[in-house]
Amino acid sequence: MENIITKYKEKGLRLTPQRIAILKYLDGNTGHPTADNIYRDIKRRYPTLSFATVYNTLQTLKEHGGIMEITIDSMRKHYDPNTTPHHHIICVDCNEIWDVFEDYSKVLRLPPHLTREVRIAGAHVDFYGLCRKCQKRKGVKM
Amino acid sequence: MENIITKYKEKGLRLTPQRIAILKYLDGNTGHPTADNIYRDIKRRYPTLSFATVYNTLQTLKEHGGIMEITIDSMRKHYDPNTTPHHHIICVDCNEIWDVFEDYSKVLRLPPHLTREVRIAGAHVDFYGLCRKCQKRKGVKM
DNA sequence: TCTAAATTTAGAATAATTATAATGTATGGA
DNA sequence: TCCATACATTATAATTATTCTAAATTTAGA
Repeated sequence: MENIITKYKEKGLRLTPQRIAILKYLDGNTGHPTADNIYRDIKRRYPTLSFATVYNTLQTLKEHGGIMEITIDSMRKHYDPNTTPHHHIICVDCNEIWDVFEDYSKVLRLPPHLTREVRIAGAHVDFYGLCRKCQKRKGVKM
Repeated sequence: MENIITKYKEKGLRLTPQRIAILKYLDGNTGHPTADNIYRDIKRRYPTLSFATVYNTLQTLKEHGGIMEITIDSMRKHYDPNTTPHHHIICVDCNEIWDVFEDYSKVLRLPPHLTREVRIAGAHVDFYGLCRKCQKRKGVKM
């Protein structure tokens, strides 16, 4: 968090109250919020906050390595302030997302013809399944 | 392809010219088309085709295991008629998608606390990087 | 051929996100 | 401390992908 603010200043980005509020909201947030989640929460304290600011800030944060954009949910983007490489699990029913801090980098090998085609920068694994709550709610035998 | 049509009939689904055209478009298609790709192509022969029909058909196909929905591209959904489990590479610049037919199921292990939280149904690996064309276009040293 | 139920269609509606242009403000230097 | 200005924020409109609706059409089986 502190280092994100420091980074912000270093890059000549301005620290506005809205940005600070968004940074604080994201700091240590493991809930994988959407732009809408962030907007709604901060709007309470900054009633003039607009979506454009939320999206702008997320964009800048993304560009400066402050957050990860998660595409596991096809409905909307989620954001993760934890930028150490990790993976995710999504519940196909309620769309809740969990973090997976396992290092698969050694085992995710690609055949040569593909590494020739694309210079691979990284990989992330999307696990999907039904969470406990949804199993219960749907009456799945456990 | 043939078996999809057979499946369709078995499930009491009707074979309309539009559906057949969409099935044929998808059959063996390794280009990971979007709904828009499909719509534009088939519209030429069926000028009254509507997006609703494309989305409806994709939905039914998905439900009956005829296609996979790919979420690797945060901009739009892509569809893959190859439903054998496999993975993808996306070029972060041009968004072209390649198939990865490697079996990682044995190596993608999860810690126990997560398998208790979610009953895992599967996993999908998204590789990302810069493809050869885009490296060249952007003047990346190779 | 007839009919019921499924499907298609045009068009409107929704939701997420981005663009625009005017207004406001953080920040470094006088 | 004050100012200028470049950067940010805002309201609003626009865009894009997708879904919904209700009416018209078509399929497939009797």
